[in-house]
Amino acid sequence: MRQPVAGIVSQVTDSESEGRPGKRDRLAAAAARVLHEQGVEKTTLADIAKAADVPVGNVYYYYKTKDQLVGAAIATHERNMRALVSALDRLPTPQERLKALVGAWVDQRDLTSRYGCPTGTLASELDKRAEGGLDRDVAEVMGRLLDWIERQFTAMGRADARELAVALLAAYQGISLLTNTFRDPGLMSAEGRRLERWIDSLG
Amino acid sequence: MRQPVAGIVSQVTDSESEGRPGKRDRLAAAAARVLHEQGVEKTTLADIAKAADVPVGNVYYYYKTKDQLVGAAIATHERNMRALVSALDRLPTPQERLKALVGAWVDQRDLTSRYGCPTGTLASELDKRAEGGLDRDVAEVMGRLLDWIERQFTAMGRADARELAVALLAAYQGISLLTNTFRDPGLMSAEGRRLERWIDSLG
DNA sequence: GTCTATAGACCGATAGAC
DNA sequence: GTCTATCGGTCTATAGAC
Repeated sequence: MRQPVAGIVSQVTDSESEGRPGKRDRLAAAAARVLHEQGVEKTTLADIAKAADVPVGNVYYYYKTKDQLVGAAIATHERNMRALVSALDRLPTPQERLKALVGAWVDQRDLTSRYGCPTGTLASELDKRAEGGLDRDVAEVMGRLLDWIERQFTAMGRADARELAVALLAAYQGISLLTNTFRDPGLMSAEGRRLERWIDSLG
Repeated sequence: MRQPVAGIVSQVTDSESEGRPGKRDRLAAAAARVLHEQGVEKTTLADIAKAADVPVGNVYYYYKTKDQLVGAAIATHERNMRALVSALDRLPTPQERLKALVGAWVDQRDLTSRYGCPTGTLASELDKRAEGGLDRDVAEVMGRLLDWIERQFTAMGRADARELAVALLAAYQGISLLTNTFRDPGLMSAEGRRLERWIDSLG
């Protein structure tokens, strides 16, 4: 894999022993949130600095470029996804794991309705920001989730596991976009129920 | 509906009696293409002017703001969609019409792999460009296609036509995003075949 | 109607004091 | 390590000659 994200992910966090997290972590968290809400191109370094409560000029002490801040945001999303998948892995059957994944998506419907899927909108935007190769990093995060979904379908004895995994992730990304475009969280709820029935029917 | 797009759509085109289209049309066509390829925020007026072979400063004679140029691009996509739907309406059965729609999506897989779905990426980007209300205009274009799909499922006798229409359009938007993220047109082809089987199974 | 030149605003990044 | 002040570049939009 490319190094930037891995490097950031494995980096020691700077949370302080007492009080709120250190500035580096605050900047990464603020970047993840604000970039999702406003989009990469419309977000200025001042926006992120303000959200993190860090002086503008100080940002450059922690992240040399805007792209590095975007990388930190991607790493944050990757950590969130790893945590989710770890929790799901504790469920006994692949059907339950997949339906719990769908449930997690539905639980996020209000945020998705306002700003879209965090990973999906990033992937879409970074594709148009060719330099820096950050789009490859998001693709890898998505690929990891895709592989995990495929493993569940394989455990269900499906020979077409990859195709089904692509279909499930696409269904989520697509309904996220429609939920966002029409600002209707109900679309995500209805599609979630449909996907759960679909998963059961494949058992 | 909001007026900007409708106004532009119903506007008389300025194609000249001989030679290539007038500058206004060239700018609209260039905007649709370049905004799709580079994204709204990364595209400058100079980019569009260059692609349309119109001097930069002259752009403002035809479109007063960048948002109006984006509106012209949306109107272009709407015209394309209307033309596609009109062609599909000539097919005898709703199943054939829906499968032909899927076929049209698959035919565009190389462009989608490079830049994503033209309407979907616009919707995603304009959602983060709150001022101007252009996001509502794209939502309306998408809503129009959604209504047409729903009508096909209704003609097939499905009581859950709306839900199925949302699922089909979401499947397309999602596979477009994955096709773009992984730069693999094959994903679109495989999902297209799956969707055609799905449509047949609902008959 | 067409085009050049530039105003005015904003942003990413840096220099350097403390 | 922290912060201010600012530079250089870019972009939208306008003024005004032709």
